[in-house]
Amino acid sequence: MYWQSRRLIRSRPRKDGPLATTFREIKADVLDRLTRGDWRPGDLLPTEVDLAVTYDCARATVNRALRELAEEGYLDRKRKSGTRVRNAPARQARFDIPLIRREITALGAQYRYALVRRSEQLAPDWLAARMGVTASTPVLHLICMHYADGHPFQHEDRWINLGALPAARAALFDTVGPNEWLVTTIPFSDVQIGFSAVAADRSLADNLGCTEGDALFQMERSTWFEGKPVTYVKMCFPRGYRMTTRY
Amino acid sequence: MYWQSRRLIRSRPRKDGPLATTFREIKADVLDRLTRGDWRPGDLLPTEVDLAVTYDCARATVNRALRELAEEGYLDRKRKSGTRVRNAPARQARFDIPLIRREITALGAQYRYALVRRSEQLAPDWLAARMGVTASTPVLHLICMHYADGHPFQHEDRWINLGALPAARAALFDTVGPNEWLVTTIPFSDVQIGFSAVAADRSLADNLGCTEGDALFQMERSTWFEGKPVTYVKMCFPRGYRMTTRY
DNA sequence: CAGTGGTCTAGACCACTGA
DNA sequence: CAGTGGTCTAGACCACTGT
Repeated sequence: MYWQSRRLIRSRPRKDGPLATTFREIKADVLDRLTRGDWRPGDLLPTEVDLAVTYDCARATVNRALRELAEEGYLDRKRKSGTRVRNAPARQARFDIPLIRREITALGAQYRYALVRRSEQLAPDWLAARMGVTASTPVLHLICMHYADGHPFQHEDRWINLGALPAARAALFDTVGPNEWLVTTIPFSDVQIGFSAVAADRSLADNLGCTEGDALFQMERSTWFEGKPVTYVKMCFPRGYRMTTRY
Repeated sequence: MYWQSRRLIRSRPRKDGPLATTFREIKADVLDRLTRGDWRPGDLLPTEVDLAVTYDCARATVNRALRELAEEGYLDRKRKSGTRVRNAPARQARFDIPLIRREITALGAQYRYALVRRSEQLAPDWLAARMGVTASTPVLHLICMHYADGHPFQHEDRWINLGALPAARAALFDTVGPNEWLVTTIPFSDVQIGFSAVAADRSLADNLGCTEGDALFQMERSTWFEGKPVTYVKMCFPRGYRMTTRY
């Protein structure tokens, strides 16, 4: 049959040499050459066709390897010009943003949630500006705490746009955190995340059990669904919290 | 010819309906169903073969769409079990980590670098522990400042393992920052990044022009090459600095 | 052991884009 | 306009893993 002959036509069996044949092996080999300095920043790599010959594989296989390396920030690819080694590693780091409950239980600690305050009001100016709504929009303001083995782990200061999500009015948030309620209630299409440092104010210090002015790690998140702002949240962590990743 | 007949065999021309045919269209359509709630968390999606029929395309095309959605954290794929909608979005955020010079010039500001201090010494215990070397390892300790239009933008506290990189001894670092020197000198194979908040000490406050105890955003980075620790750096930013991303 | 995803192949056409 | 990457296809075999 046709396809069988294609197989049999293969010029050289795989095990003959140290040649890479899977896209993972090609990725590893290319990365190796990059780290060993065979190919230096700015250098032009051989074309996909050439590499396919070198590695004795299909062009699609080379393509996948190079495409992923480009996605990971090692290479720059352009039609017609070819594939170059990135000269200024505009590298990217990926951070996993887990559910707080999961993060705590993954540490082997007991998770506890508490609602500190709940109030309905009109969006203050800064929030209206940040969310892109008018100041007369009704919002739900929640202050929550998350504990790990009884120790404060995260202070959550959340605002929910009742104009976009009136159902939140009926939710009590006394036993389930707003985040968990939100992810099971509505999907979201656009998220913006920010990391920064803030000084603890009176309320933060009280809730987190630290002193006023302490440096706290803060994560902010704004969420939209179908163009409408849904929620904005500031999450603060006690001293010593560190968000890490490796690549 | 064979391949032509394959083309001609196609049961239905592409423009006949609203069917998605490229992997991007399939991704968009699946995402749409996810956000619209057609497929809810935990639900099992049709198999690749079924979807290929639905979308009237090759299975490889469906595969790429679903594979990327899984990489992006929307789906969970397992052989034999099939593809499910992730119930707890363990979403990930990607941050670009640019060269400081580039970050500043991209803001349209003037970049200036200054070496504050340079000393050679033996690795202190905490550094030895963090890098995984013995305390008798010689290291180069550098304190540098990066300015944007004359304003402090980043304080860099860097340690270079002279055992792994003796060439650093000869580098002056008086006009070129250690990061730029490093990326052009040696490649790296493994990087660990961490974000946290710290209180400014005397020296940090002096250099950054803030007051002692101020909350500062800090990024740490450890780098290895071929298993050997190369460098560890703490970068601190003035108040108000925020690292953001969206997805 | 059977079903589902994971990957490879040979070949084709398309879409940019630099010269 | 021609070269290079981007993508699709039909088909095959492989590798897990639940039953």
